[in-house]
Amino acid sequence: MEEIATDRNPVEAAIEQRAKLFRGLADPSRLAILDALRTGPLVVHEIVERTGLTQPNVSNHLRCLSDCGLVESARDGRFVRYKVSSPQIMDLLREADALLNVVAEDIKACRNYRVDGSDGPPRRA
Amino acid sequence: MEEIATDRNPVEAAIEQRAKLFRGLADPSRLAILDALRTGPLVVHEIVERTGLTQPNVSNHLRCLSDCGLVESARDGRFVRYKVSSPQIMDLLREADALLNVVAEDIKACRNYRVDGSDGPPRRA
DNA sequence: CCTCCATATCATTCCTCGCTGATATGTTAT
DNA sequence: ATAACATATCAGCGAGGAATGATATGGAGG
Repeated sequence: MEEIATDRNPVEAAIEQRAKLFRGLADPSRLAILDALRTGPLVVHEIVERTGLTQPNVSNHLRCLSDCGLVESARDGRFVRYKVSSPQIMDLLREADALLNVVAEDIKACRNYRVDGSDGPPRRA
Repeated sequence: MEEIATDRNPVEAAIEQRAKLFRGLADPSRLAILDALRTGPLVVHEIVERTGLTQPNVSNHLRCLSDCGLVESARDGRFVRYKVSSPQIMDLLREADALLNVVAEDIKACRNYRVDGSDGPPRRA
């Protein structure tokens, strides 16, 4: 049947939700933090050590991830321990890796967005 | 013992790949296009109609998606027909929706990024 | 109480990226 | 060849957001 998006509003809402989620994940620092948390909970300075990011930077991204419900925090003495809030997150990351097994070459060659220190001139979008 | 990421380079590379992939998906227009292609291949002007985006805009995003290997194009007369290149992409989107079932509330409330016409003042990151 | 350590917040700066409008390429038909 | 349609490209504008450096909060200990 013709689904010509007569009632696009709920669809648009769902799309914006997805976009927001993906944007939350579309940052090397945040992905590095999630990767560090893969093996278990960590306190902030441990995350700083493992990722090599600055402390305020980690703190900002942790707040970002926390606001999005992707990580949870708990005070432990003067430390704050963070952990991944839901196993679905790691499922999503695994699915992303599965897709990358297919499109990794193109993604690497894609010059539309720059991530960190990608070399080469960006494409004028 | 301390796993202070002595050989972080390959890990970093993988993280940047993921970031690039997620950034490719972190845009409402591109997600709308992928959503339009969910039911099957479409030519460009059909995508324009269904998404309500302008033609150059759709064309730009299609190039973007194509560069990343997420869609494939084939000439059909004077039209160009686009389709999702791999079923893993839809798998990833489904996994994202599964995660959204858990964190949708937080994502919606998250003011760190704005998507399209999100109301309210953005948080100063 | 004052200091040290761990973490969070703030303001500024810079750069990336998406949208728009005009135009170019390309294909088919008359 | 020319017209009409479909798609792609380009330059420029504008805003969002990430990193930085300094600073604020907050708990533990001497």
